[in-house]
Amino acid sequence: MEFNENKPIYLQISETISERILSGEVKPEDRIPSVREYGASIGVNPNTVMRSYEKLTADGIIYNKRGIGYFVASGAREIILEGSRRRFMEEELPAFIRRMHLLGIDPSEICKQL
Amino acid sequence: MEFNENKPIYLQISETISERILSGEVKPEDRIPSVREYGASIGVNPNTVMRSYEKLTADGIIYNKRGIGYFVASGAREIILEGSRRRFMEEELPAFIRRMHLLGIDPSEICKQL
Amino acid sequence: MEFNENKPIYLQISETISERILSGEVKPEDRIPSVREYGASIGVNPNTVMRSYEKLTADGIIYNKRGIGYFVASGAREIILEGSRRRFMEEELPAFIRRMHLLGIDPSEICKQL
Amino acid sequence: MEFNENKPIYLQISETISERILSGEVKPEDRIPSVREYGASIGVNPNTVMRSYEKLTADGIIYNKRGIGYFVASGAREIILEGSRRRFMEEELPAFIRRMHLLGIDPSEICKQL
DNA sequence: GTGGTCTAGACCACC
DNA sequence: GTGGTCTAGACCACA
Repeated sequence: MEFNENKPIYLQISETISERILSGEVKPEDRIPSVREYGASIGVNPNTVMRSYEKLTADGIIYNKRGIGYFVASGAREIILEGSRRRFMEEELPAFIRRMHLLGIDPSEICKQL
Repeated sequence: MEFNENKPIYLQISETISERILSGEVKPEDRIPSVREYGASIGVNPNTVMRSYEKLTADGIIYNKRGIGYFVASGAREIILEGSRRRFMEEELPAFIRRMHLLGIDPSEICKQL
Repeated sequence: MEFNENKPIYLQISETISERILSGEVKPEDRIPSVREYGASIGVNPNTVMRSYEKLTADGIIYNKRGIGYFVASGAREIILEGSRRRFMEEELPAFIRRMHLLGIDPSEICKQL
Repeated sequence: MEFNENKPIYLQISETISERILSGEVKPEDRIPSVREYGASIGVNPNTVMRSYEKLTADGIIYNKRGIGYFVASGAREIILEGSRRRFMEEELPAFIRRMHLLGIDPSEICKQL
């Protein structure tokens, strides 16, 4: 797995998992790999994976069954969608627009690509 | 001057300077303040300002006249614009589009706002 | 470790590392010592070592694995060789020749010693 | 006049003057320009030129007539030649050879160009 | 006055 | 443990 330089690996991992849930690749109540297994598969320290799982747990997206593993929460999709949409509309979109104008890029050019 | 917590101060400083050059507030061949002066004015250690200037120098946006100070390079605007545009089209835009689709947001909704 | 007075320590450190890579003493994908460790071993402040590593990174000779350390890039040798050769042929050699002529030194004398 | 980045300007100036004396362009007992005049002609601060003259004076290459100006010493050529030759044979040549070998450059290639 | 280098020591995020 | 950033303060060469 390849990581963006400017973002903590653990965040990139949790985002990847969120996206898999959104896309339906992973479904509610599915078990996700153990930190050790997942870490090995993507070449990352288990501690780092653990941190991702902790974040997802704190957000209510996955939950832990002690001694068994981590599972996707039943409301995971909704939580992810809601949080992401809000952030997208309130933060990412305005930043995107501001930047586009600053660089003098033609909006209609962008629209074609959307 | 206020700084974003999640970004190194020295980067924020160099970005501020780049933006001032883009906006025309500072022009090619203008001298920019000495590291000490600028540091004092924004309440930051001169070493930190130095780092900003080093980055801008590495990018070809400013240059140094020994014993005199730093000056805006003649091609500064072009360098900044080109670099920013490239990053926008190759990185920010694709990420934006991908995210929009993932969240199931209607492109035409976005287009209206651009 | 001993340092030349007229040259920044951090440059001497990065040159030393480059030479070790060239000589094969350190190989591609080898880890190099942490800034703290290396600093302690040569009696230099970690920040100074850090600066050397930053320069080598900028040159593409080493790269960083976050939280783990710095590693020699796979193409390190080629980068170093190419850069050094270019500088030699384009700068050092012409300066040498010019100086030789200026001082009225017989080229054939020099050739014998090469 | 253009200056090398890595060398103090005042040294580059004194070397230029030495070379002009060596080449015969300037002869013993010739007057050289005033610091102000020379500084203006090459776009450098008079203080910097002054420093060059001080160095040349210390080396016995030029001398000062108070209120009149600086003049090339009668033995200037000899002084320059002797010092330069010694440094060339003892320092520059060995460094050049060492570097050539380190880079794996063929001596015969160099010989052709001398 | 200018930048450039270096040290010492701190704090933090990340792995 | 790793690097990365920042501060404070020093010293120096250069213009």
